[in-house]
Amino acid sequence: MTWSILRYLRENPSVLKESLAKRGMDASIIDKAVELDGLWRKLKREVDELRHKHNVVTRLVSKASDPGEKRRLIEEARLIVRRREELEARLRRVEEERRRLLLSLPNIVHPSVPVGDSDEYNEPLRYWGRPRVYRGFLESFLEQTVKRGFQVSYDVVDWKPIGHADMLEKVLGLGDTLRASKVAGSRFYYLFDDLVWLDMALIMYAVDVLTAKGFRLVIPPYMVRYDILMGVIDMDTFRDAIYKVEGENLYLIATAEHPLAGLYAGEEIMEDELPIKLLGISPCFRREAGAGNRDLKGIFRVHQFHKVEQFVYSKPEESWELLEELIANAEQLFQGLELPYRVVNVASGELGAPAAKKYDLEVWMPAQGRYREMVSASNTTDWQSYRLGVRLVRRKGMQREYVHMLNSTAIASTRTITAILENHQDEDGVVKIPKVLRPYLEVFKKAPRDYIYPVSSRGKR
RNA sequence: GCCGGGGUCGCCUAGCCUGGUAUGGCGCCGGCCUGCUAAGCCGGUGGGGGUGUCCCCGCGCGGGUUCAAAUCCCGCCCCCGGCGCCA
Repeated sequence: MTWSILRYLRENPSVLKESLAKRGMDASIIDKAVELDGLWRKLKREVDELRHKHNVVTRLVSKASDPGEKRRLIEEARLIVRRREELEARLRRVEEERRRLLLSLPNIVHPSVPVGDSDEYNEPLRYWGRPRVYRGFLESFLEQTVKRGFQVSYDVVDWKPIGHADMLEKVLGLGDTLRASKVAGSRFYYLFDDLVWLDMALIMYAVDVLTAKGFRLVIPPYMVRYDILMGVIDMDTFRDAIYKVEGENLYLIATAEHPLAGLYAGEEIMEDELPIKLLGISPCFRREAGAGNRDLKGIFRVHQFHKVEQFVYSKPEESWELLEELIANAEQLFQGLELPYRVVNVASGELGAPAAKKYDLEVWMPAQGRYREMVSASNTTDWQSYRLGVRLVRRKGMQREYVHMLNSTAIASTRTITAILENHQDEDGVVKIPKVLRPYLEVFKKAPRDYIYPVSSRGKR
């Protein structure tokens, strides 16, 4: 039962070096890790030998009947302890350094991942839907489709679609980020009426479709401890994304992935119980500390939103197949919403440390003239399960291995709303609601059914 | 938040007062036996390191006392019960 990274470290470190190089990281830490691991093993052995010696003497103490002999043995044990403690102190230092280094290593990049240091190297895999392209964005659209070798049929429009931020606040009058910034700061929002119904309907839609496919519905804790978070994410993500609760060892989750990964932390799962497919529904809190001034307007990039998240615990031999399944599920949801999208295989330099491979589903945004991320599906293989101690037990011989963990967005509410506002608006600012959402709107007396109308035609405020 | 009880190798459990190599059962894995199944019998069943025979560590977590800690002391986490507070 070994962690894949530790196994490579001992048997074939060059694999790890190549992987780090693909991520654009310094591969020399692998040499350092190999050296530290070797030193750790040597020290551990020495300490173990001294401990053994001490155990032997100490056991003799209880058996010694002669008081003088007893005193002599106790004295000898004392001397051993003194020597042992020196070595142990050294071992502890090395161990801690080794541990930190091992935990800083990112997952091993899968061979199918395109190599590159920016999203320009993301490899489009397939396109779906018929994007509406404003004439002014035509060139950039062709750049993102035909130039990448895909013939995508599209409609050219001569009027410029209104960006989601203006749709929200000005055209529909159903969002208020100005007052939100007074109350909470930038990147917060108030949503009203029809957009709230839409938010809820989107969540219900994703929940309905995916539970029907066998996912188990979960409301997880919205705050988790440090150890759990460190098991799920890397330090960079921690710094940029995570809110801490003052005075407590608790952090607000940035996605349901965090508490769902922790669900079986430190536990063993019998192989015939796998795969375990969970569907988390939760608010998500993100500091967006590394985002700079990107997407400052509107609700594309915000500090809080609702999300339905697919999460799977899997046998190692099934995880790659399951990754395809997760992204296919997300595609089905976005096809239902009639949002034109593409799926990209994310470049090595853009993968987070936990992921061995990641697909993004990007929806065409008519007012921005580009495809933008709505869904992210990752296979973290045994990276998270090693850190969290989630293992599977093979029936045959009761052998233990690390499970593989996968996660994928189903629907993130605010982002999906931006896609709907931009794609389904007409020239008069009326927003058509996708038909698949209807069952989840009909249950409410005041919810819209087919359209969301501009504030001008509603004639209020 | 306070008082009391508790947390032991997947599950249950003995040991804790009175410090001296962690007890038994269930489940699971392997084997034997066997028309089949069941039962029965034997062995195994936490982690790390080394390696055919071994060693170390492990009793919620972290410290302390001691030659020696599941056992004694301190802090923390969690569970159960009672009280308080509150939706």
